Amino acid sequence: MRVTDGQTPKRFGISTAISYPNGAPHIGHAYEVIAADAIARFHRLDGYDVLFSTGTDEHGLKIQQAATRAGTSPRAFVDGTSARFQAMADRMGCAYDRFIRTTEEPHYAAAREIWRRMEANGDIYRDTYAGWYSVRDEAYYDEAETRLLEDGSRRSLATDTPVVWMEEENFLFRLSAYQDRLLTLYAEQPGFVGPETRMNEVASFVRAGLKDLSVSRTTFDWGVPVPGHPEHVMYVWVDALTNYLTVTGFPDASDPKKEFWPMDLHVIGKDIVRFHAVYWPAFLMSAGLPLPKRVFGHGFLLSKGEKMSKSLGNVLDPFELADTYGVDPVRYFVLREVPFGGDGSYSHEAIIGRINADLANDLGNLAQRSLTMVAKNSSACVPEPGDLTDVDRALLAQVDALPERARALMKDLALHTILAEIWAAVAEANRYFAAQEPWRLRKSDPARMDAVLYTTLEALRGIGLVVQPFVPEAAGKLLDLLAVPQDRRRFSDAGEGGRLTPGTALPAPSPIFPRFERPEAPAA
RNA sequence: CGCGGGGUGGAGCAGCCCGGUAGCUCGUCAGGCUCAUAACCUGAAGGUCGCUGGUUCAAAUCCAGCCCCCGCAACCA
Repeated sequence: MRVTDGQTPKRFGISTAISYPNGAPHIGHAYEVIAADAIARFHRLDGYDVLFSTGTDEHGLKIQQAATRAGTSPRAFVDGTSARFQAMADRMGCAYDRFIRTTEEPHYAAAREIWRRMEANGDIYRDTYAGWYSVRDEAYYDEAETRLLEDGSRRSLATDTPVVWMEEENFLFRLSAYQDRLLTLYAEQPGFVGPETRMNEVASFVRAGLKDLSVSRTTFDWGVPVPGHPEHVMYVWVDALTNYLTVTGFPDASDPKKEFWPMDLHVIGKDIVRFHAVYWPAFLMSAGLPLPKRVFGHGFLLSKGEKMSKSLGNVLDPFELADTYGVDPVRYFVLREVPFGGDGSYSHEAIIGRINADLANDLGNLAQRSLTMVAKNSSACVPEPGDLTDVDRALLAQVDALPERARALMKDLALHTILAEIWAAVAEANRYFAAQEPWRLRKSDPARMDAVLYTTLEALRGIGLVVQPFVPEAAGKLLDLLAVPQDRRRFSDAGEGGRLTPGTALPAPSPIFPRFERPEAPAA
């Protein structure tokens, strides 16, 4: 968190990893961009100037091969597949500021520049690299990592792909020189990698010793050419990681977005933590650039406890999920059901349970029952609160405290806990409503009924404000129903400062979260 | 001996660091209410806290050993 001096706005830079568009986007890609979007929206509502980037990593042999199979050029191929990823982010309601493609010219410029800086620092040298190379994996293996077949050929033990002995003149990065500096980084900034378990893995990997890294390839040409050596293209991770600099305008010192470097957070999958927590800081140190504040590896979404894979046929299409359940319910489900940082399980039954119990029954119905009473009994206007009782004030106190509570939890990226806290307030509001029995007060004490309804509407306003990052569309609808003006929807409007004005006309209530009735699961 | 995480009522989790009546959400059962999206509120049932042994007045919690699951090491978000 940056301290403001009244002049400089608070800034927050956040990215997802960029996706490799050699196939169709699946629910995992959607999960990551949804989570990052919720974090980005949260900071915008909390008064930060936000840069939120996502995009596609479009180079490499696999794309080249996929393009060839499709009978087209790599460029034309990625133009098509990258658009699908962007459409997916849009479909998921994600308000990114920049969709970066590594095939853009500005990115080439950034990649060339970081290369030059690493080279100028003496960290890139030429050497002959020899080993068992798997074309399919784009990786070298030690002999111990391969096995000899009866026909004399070899395969990688890890991936069971054919390997051939290859001697290649390559550029290497002096990663070994950064071992101590990386360990110092981890020790001094324990929050650099999250969650903690990932930090342990990374630190233990680095402690075991780092070897220099081959950072160029001559075996294919679909990539960023190495400056001065066009027969080499840059290793995928030098190219891909640099996207985070590209989106901040690097190396253009006059770009206003440069203020967003270093970024505050890279949201990535747990499978690529090493590249972001070891290689990336090493590259940046070498290039003399500041490091991102935090790298967070989220878990995977499992399908009924099983890993999703094409061979199992249980891969979920995010477009279908959105069509079936709605965007906000899908967003709510993945953020609430899965502890952020851990793995989670998806199933049709589980998402329906969440939609109906939390969204429709608890929050949706609370809005419906209270707004309907207001429409029928308070001339469709925000009622007069009159004198609030201790019970009323207790409910409002819990709701008013939500932004602050959420802010504290957001520091640990505990998205699921934030939602649990919000829904604890929803449950409290339902208990309050049932205990106060405004439907009885209608006859016995109309003024008290108005106070109860006002308090309930205020609770809904507070909940609506803080739930915006997670279910933006439905939250917007709820705030519309409460006639909260567009410019009074930031977290700073929570509590006393932004109370509803009695007498304000309210629109006719309509359900925010309909129940999900159809029992059939969408086709996988 | 590679490193790390985990095994708690039907399901998913918290509690474990700082021992002392085992908690939450969902589900199940019963009751209440009737403003509301057959929703909401209240109550109940259900657990030898992976196994074995140790320390202690007392162990889910500390220690030792063992069993099982998962992650990283190996570019699927």
